[in-house]
Amino acid sequence: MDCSSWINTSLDLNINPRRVHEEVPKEVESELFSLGMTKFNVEEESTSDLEEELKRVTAENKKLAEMLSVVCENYNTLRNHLMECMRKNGEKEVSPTSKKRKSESSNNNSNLMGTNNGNSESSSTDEESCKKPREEIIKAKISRVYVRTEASDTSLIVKDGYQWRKYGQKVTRDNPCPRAYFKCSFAPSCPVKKKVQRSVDDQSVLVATYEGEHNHPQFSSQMEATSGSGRSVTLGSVPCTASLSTSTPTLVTLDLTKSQGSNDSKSTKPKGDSPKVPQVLVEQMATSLTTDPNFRAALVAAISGRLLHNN
DNA sequence: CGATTTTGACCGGCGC
DNA sequence: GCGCCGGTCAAAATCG
Repeated sequence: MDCSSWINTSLDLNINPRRVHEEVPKEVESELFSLGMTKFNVEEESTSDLEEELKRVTAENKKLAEMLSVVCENYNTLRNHLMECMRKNGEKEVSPTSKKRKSESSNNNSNLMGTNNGNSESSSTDEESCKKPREEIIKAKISRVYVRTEASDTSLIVKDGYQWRKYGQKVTRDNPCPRAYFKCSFAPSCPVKKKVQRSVDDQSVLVATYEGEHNHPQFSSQMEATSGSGRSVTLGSVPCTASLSTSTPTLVTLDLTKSQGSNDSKSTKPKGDSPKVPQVLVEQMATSLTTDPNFRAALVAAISGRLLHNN
């Protein structure tokens, strides 16, 4: 599952200057001017014009509120769909791991009973335990983590608080991007492995597949940043979602990159934990708006339209 | 100089 | 049995 189904918070603003001018809400307009822009000749408008404007703005406000509720509804629908897809994906992922070599799987079986991995936040469901032999359940401790990275970041490193040693890289058939193989630095005492590969659909997304569970505590982020050669520290990754592919696809936010300047607390909040979306959604929309070129164009059009109108 | 990464070779499972 | 393919090994290269 890629992240292409992320909610699109673009409001599809009309950038026609004339129309934009007609529909720019008062509060938006005042905000524009509070950003350092000068308002011309406002006082010259008649009272009736202002009343008319007020009505229009009220209607517009109502319309926007309706749009917001629709967006929230779509968000919930998409989110449910995403979780459903992840669940299906997880079921598909389980079977290939049974191909693992016997020696390795026996090794895993003896070691995987340790403490829980921070990313493997849940265990197999009762339903699965009815369907599958015990051995497969143990092997199924596989979690998949999606991490969005900077487009320019070409490293296959997912910073997750543990220290990893790369032992191989391979170009696979289904994806032109190479897949990197990592073992936990505590191997062989810690049997955890991970595979990292860029998503086929969105190459800015790294897909990290974890196998097994760590039987030792997690490194602190500071320790990780200073330990070893320092080459294993990722700077470009930003939070995304993680799911345990073998059971309930609980969504988790990887809060791994607080060092990133633009990555403040609002963007690291869990996206899927609460069904009460608005707070997160509004923040998402705000981010989307401030980065959306369409919005900027609409802004420019609105300003120029207002100036033309006043002239 | 030790730890880590790179990369080609090798291994084993699977489909035909 | 053979070839393909994903995964792993291990020698060489690189880094601090």
